[in-house]
Amino acid sequence: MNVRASAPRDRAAPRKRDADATSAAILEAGKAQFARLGYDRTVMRDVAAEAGVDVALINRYFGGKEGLFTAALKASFHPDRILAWDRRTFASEIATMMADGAHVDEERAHSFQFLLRAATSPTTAPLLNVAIQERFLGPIRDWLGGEEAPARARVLAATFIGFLVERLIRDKALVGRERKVFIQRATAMFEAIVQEPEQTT
Amino acid sequence: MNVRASAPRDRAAPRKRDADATSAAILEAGKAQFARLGYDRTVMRDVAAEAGVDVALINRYFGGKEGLFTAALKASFHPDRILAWDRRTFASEIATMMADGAHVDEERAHSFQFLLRAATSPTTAPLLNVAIQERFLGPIRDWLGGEEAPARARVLAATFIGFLVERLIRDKALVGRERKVFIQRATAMFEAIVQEPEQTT
DNA sequence: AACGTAAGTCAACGCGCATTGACATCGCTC
DNA sequence: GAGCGATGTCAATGCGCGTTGACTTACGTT
Repeated sequence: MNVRASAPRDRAAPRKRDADATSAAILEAGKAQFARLGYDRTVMRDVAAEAGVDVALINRYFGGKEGLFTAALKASFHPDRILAWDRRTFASEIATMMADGAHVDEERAHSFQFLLRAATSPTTAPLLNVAIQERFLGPIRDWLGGEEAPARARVLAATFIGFLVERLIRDKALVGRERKVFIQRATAMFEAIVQEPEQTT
Repeated sequence: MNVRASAPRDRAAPRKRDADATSAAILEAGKAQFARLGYDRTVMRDVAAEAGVDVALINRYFGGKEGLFTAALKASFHPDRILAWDRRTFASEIATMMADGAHVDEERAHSFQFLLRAATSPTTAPLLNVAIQERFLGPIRDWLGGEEAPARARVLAATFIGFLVERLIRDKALVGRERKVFIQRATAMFEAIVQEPEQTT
């Protein structure tokens, strides 16, 4: 009966004893699930399953669902890349991204979806406010620069969020003419805000 | 011990037998709760309590939680006034409205909060999608008119929603220069979408 | 005044799910 | 290689909440 010896196939791979790797996996799964489903509809068992981990572990490492959520919230917040955007291509890039949805910059879209979902939960909403102020509005402000930056950042952020929501609600992909016009118009809108203030020569 | 007999006080006022009034009360409470808490966190028992009604009633009249939700969704959706907007003043009017926020009517903000919450829940998102299609995107499309209307309506709706969210999140009122720039930029954005297609002579 | 039906009330039932605590096992240290 | 703490597993437990069905009571009809 030593079949096991000849075929040491890990049955379900009893999981290596590596606390860091485990908690990282949990966090990753949590981020994904929360972003996809939101807080309430995310179920711990599924997170555990996706991470290939026992449910109890997620509890041990993060101290419950809320703990995991806050951890995930902190972890999936890196809007620093905003600063890397190129002013000249920004408008059309963002417009295209909004038109086609997922397949542009998966991670970025992902994390924003997450944030948006966070806004719906009364407990997490305050967290979100602070987060948005410091890590979203702030960077955009810096990126825009100049005296008018604060107001422009607000407008940009608002529009951005709006498109994200629209994409969230949209049922089928945009194609053909509708897609083209969508991108064209959206580009025009974003350009209107990226535009430098003193345009008059 | 027959104190009860001497004090026939209506314990909890056994509710008048008026189906219409009752279901109306339920609907009202539902709208409020859904707007405040979102779909998942809203609990039927609380809705019933707020309406001063037994839980079973809400089930009888609306056929369950989802039923109440869709009813509430329909009820708190009246963007009909959009059609009354004047094309030429639309952009700046809407921009100003978004800037000053607070003094826009309470009910609208309320119902919008409701919609936003709906957008973030996978089960309710489809419902919202239908509602938005019929009652929001549709009217805007008609209002815009022309071949490009569908795509433009999407862009407009998205931006609109974004500003509403921003206003929801915004902590303090916009004043002075920031307000001015905000309005100015927002106006430019809205103009970019209201703009007729064939601009070339 | 008797009666039937719609309106309202009450008390479960059952499911889904987060959480917990007892138990097994790995891997490091001496 | 013996022992101990950290890591991982398993099987409850308990609660929140949507839903249901049987029962009661008011109101309009005849």
